[in-house]
Amino acid sequence: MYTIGQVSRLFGVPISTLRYYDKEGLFPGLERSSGIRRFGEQELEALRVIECLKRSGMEIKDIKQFMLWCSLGRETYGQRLELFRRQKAAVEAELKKLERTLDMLRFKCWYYEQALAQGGEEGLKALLPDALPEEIQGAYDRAHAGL
Amino acid sequence: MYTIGQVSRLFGVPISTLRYYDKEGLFPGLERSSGIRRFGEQELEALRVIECLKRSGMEIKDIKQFMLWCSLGRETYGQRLELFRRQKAAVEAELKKLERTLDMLRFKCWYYEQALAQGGEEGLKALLPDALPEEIQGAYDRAHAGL
DNA sequence: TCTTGACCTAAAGTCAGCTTTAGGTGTTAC
DNA sequence: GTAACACCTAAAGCTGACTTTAGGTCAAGA
Repeated sequence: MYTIGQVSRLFGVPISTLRYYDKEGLFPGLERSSGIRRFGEQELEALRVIECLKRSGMEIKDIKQFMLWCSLGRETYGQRLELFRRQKAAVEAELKKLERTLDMLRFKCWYYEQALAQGGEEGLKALLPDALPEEIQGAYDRAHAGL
Repeated sequence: MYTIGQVSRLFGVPISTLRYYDKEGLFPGLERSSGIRRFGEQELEALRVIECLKRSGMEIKDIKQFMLWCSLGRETYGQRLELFRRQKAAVEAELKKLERTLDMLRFKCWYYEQALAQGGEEGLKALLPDALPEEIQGAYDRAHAGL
């Protein structure tokens, strides 16, 4: 069993945030002894899931719904599975968008390296949109696809 | 040249957002004819870069700084390159975190598929933390690494 | 002429997710 | 016995990124 301060250090999450999560109902079965919160293995796994679902773009109130399902037992396995499948698809989509973002950043890095080396952008602008060197044309194309 | 409404439809960005960006100084050289904004190729590329930098986690005020550098000419190539390199590193780090998030989601999907199939979690909990089937143990380990 | 639609401004409002503040309890260390 | 910690609560405050509101201009079509 851990105190709020120990969990805070363990996960690198501020104490105020843990109290906020608790107030929002994210630790439905959290025990207390004489007013003090006692975090067990269940709450640690809940916190891992909270961080995961937050990173996947889910809002606190929807995470609360999930935690509620968890405390309702086997009746809710179906809903929980559906939720994780939805978030999995969301993260896969986000990964694709981030890959295109990275393509743009790769292109811009290359562009300013060239601009610095050549002392200007003129020669570079003449290569747009489709006479770029092979190694960077792909990144440019993917970053500019559809607009 | 495009009006604000055309750009809005083209990029799928609300008109109010485009005006907000303009007010925040994200289109430093934006022209107007009798009060009406005229978006040219430069502003379209600026908007692509805005979406890219936003997705990479940058704040509006820092994007404004970048746009300012762009309007200052070749003196600022170095700063611009540095900025893109920094954001590239940030996105690469974010991609790694998202991969771990995805590992957690993969594990949870598998877990609830099993729970549904078996009618309960008991048999499953006995496999934690290191007796899981090969195909899912890796995802579990990566998702739970370091806590 | 009048009304519809696309544009404009300044200022106030909204929302999520915390964080801070102000005040209080209970236990250990000197 | 008093000071330093680690915990507690309720409520107010903050931040960033928009969005909405309220009111106005201008041009084209019926």
